[in-house]
Amino acid sequence: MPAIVSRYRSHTCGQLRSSDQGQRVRLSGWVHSYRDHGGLVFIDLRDREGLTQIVFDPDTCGQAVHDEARKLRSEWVISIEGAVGPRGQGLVNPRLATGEIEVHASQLEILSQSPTPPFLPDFEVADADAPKEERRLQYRFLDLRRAEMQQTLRVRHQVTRIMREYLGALGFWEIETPFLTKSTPEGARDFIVPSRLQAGSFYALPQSPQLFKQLLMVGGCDKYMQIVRCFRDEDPRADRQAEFTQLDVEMSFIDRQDIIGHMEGLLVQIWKEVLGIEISTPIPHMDYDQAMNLYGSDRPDLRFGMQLHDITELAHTTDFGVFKNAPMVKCIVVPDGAKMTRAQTDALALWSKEYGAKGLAVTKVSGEGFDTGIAKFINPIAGQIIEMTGAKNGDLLCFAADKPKIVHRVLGELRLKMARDLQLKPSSQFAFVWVVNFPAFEYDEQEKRYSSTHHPFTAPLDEDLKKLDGRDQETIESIRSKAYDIVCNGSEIGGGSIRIHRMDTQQKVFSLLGIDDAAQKLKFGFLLDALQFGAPPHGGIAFGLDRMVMILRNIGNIRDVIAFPKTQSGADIMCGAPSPIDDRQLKEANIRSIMPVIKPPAASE
RNA sequence: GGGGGCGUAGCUCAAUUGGUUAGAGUACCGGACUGUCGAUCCGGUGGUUGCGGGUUCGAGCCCCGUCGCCCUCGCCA
Repeated sequence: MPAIVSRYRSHTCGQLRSSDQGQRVRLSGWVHSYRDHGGLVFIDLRDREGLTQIVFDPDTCGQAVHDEARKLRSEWVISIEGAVGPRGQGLVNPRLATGEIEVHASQLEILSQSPTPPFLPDFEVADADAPKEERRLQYRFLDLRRAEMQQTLRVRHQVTRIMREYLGALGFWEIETPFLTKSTPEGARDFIVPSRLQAGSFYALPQSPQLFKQLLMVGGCDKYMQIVRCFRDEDPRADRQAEFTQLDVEMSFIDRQDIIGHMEGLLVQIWKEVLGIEISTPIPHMDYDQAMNLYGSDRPDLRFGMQLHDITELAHTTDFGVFKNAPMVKCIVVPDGAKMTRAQTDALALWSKEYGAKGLAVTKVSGEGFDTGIAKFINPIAGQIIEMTGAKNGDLLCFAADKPKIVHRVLGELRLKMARDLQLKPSSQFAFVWVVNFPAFEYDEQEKRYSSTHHPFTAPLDEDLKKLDGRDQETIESIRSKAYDIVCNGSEIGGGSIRIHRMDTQQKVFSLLGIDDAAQKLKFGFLLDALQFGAPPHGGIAFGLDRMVMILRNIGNIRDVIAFPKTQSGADIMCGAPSPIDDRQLKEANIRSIMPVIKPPAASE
């Protein structure tokens, strides 16, 4: 990208080529590195676009400028003027885009000096000697200077630009929705904001603009999009941050397939422009049931096999108590896993307990039968299992026997872990799948009530609508919804649904969720009102921008795709947020802290 | 809230069973050097071992507490 020409520069540090030889240019940027030969001084000058080698030769720039150049240090900001020249024979640097040329400086202006920085922005996160993340977060402005971070921010910008262009061309309007809004009773924990003007009342930051975008449809806006921050006050994870960004989309007078088709087009465009990769369409669909049965997950990673095999019936024919009495028995085949040691398989069993398993049964395929582990209990069905699973000599079989929920969870996670360990996940491959026909409701054992699998505004499939009047658990759990998730490489990068646009249906769903008439009126009165006054059929989707960029850049840590992320305790260790506020601010907000001691902020300096 | 890992020079790490003056690479400072691009060569500075207690003749190492970071379970409609 060319420079915006100003008094500071005629070109960027990534721009000049051998065709520019002879030109007088002015470049500005940071001193990336310096090599002082006494007579000659070489500076690699860096800006967003790249590196250019600057040469200070006393014969060209004069003794005074040369003396100044010898004082330059890492990360000083300078501006130079000079002539573009060829590099001599054998002096071309093929690792630099500008490596065929160098600029022979005639002038030097020091714009900013810097003390020795805590680290130099010349590493990659994967380097063995890369600074700790904590340090990078503390000096984020230095970390952002690294080529790797700049490339990620560039991709992130590219993605949002494509989203706006693509959807804009289809007639979507970008409309903002409030950040100071009403606490939502369902879902994640809200971030809350005290009201100064209404003492004792609080706003909540939106977990998503869900209701507002539906109201925009009722408001006749027809096609809405927004790239918007969402807030959920839950513990972060490697792929989760308390504040994150969604591409939020909603359309009127459409059905599921309309949304899926248009959003596929958007994904195709993004992958094409950012990576030069053609996603093959149509992206396959998979029923939720099938995903759970074959992959133990509602976001299956389809880059590799290792599917779950249901051997419940066979298992019930054995005398092995663990199998005989379990509601479900399934297994996966770990290719070439028989070489794992007893200690390793024992470690797997221990690991599986994290996911609720009582244990993990294993055995190794040896010739026509099984060897070690639970072999002696199940050798009578060995032939059938081998036939059913296609297991080969030298493979490891891992079994889970429990309630379906736990069996799927444990084997689903084990499948991913084995693929990681065996490096079966090619990072250059992208396996997309739409997961559809989710159950609308699930019974929450702890709360003793139903909750929405997606959210309470998701429409049930038409053929399941009448089941909303059902009372028994089996009927209610068999209701499927018009929800859909887009999954890529085992990561849910988007999800949406066709919404309920009829007040009576919405009321039935609320009632089923245990929200009585009074509570409905109090919490969702405005939505029911809106549905009453002429709501068009509508539906939409939201994409997780952070996760999409993670996949596009093959980055495993969400903090590395966010310019200013927070730590696992929700802190910004650069600026020291969150921090205590003084009594006057508390009083103005009409709140009082119950914390006796206020610890000092963790800010640097 | 639970489980696990980590915290030593500016940065990345090492330090035997608890034992002399806590080392290395890199960065930094000074010097030499006109074709380097991980420059090279010579010399040098640099430590509250996260913090607070305890045990011991003696603690980077052991014990208790505490703070911070990472992974993970719970949580995330």
